[in-house]
Amino acid sequence: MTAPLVTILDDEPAIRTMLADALEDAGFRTLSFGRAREFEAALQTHTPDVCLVDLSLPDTDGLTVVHRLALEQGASVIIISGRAQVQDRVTGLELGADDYIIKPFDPAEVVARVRARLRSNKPVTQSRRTAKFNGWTAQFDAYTLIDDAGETTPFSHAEGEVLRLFLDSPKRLISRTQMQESLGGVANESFDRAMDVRISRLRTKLREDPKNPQLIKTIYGAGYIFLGEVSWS
Amino acid sequence: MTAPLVTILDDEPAIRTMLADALEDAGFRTLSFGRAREFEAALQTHTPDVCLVDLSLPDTDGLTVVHRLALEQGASVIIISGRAQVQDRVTGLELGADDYIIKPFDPAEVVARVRARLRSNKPVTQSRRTAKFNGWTAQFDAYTLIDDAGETTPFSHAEGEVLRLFLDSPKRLISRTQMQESLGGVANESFDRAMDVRISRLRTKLREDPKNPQLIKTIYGAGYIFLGEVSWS
DNA sequence: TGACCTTGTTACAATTCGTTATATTTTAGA
DNA sequence: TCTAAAATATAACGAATTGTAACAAGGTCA
Repeated sequence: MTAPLVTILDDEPAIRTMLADALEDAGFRTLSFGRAREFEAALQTHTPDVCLVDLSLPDTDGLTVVHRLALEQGASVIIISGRAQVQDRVTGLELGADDYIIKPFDPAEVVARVRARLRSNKPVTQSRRTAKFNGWTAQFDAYTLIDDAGETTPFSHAEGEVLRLFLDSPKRLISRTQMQESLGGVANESFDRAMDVRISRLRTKLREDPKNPQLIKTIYGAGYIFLGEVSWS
Repeated sequence: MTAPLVTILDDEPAIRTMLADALEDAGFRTLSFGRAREFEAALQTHTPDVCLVDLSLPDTDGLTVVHRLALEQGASVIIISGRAQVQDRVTGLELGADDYIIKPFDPAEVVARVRARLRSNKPVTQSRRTAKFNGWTAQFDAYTLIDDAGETTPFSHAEGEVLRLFLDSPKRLISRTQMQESLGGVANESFDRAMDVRISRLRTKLREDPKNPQLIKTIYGAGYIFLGEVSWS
């Protein structure tokens, strides 16, 4: 059994070596990158168990990297950032990060938090581009739904956001506030209607019976729940 | 209902209510405890998805609680502590905690971190989602009652709250004040009527004979008692 | 430019569930 | 046992929540 692989994405060489040393002392394999571009290229050939990502990068916004990682790779992501505001942490976590460490940090704590991520035995680096559920296949790359007969229906970006939210937490109540935050909506009352409309459109594409939806159920006053046996691939 | 259950273990009432309010606003169910003893007793009947644990407790060392939780329950554990030393954090995490938040904290960040734990989808004991009793099956995921002939009846969120309360404590008197607290009702007089109505509607769905209810019995002046052989799965 | 697509907004329909009103049951006390 | 008051049950109503059709604003692409 090989040691778990931890990637480090940070533009400061000093931090990279500090982290790499600490992690390797703890028995992990590491790969370090200074630019998002290099890092994403490496993902083609490596499947890390945990990814450490600094938010301030020369070539890209770190949050974009985090979002894509969490969305498409399903890898454990730990943000390392100098931005200490609560709001920064909340948005980082909402975007899919599993943890958020503030600079300056102690390498020992980073190691402990990496171990915590590994313990939580999240299904390792499982791609999140295609999901199957109840006779349907959702291809997020192609923005396409395929039914069991092979017939395809395109879905839009907005619909895909909702669908992914549901597929990420099947059989769990998703409150409207949670949905609002995940969809980046402002706490505007009329956004409530927008959410309804997105869901209504998604339901139509999933051919739900409006009187008796089988997949997306409304819980009056509480939120929505997606009932479906989901498997990602 | 199927909202994830978050437990709060902290000796300061102010912190308990602050956390409970924020989490309930976010759509979670919560249970709060001031002492480890009460908390561990509750684990006999509840299976939380995430446990928030303060380390400074009157009756036990919080770390012991954390350790036992992580080992035996497999639930996600988030430590909340005033001890800010790196060494404290490292030992907390090494003992099995999934996250470590330092006081004072912002409730929004706690909510975000709770969500992060849920996303990582530890194969949480997905128990207490279906209960069988006297020929009925209650599926809390799907908000559906199924009779022995396989016929389904949907129940609402409000009805489900009452039903879960009964199924959690069968054959035990449940006082109206107790019910009121569990249902998050204000100590408003008219909420008494609302409770009656919820129960009345639930009785209808369970096809109770109004003159002679078999499952939900009214104890005049005291409360209700649910008679039924309940088994959860 | 113009046809087409996406998505939020508006307006109104449908549903839920607490509230009110009224009926029924239970208990205390004569 | 009988009666009145208190407690509970339920029918009916309405405010709040959610669903969706229709429209409008903006974007894209030939």
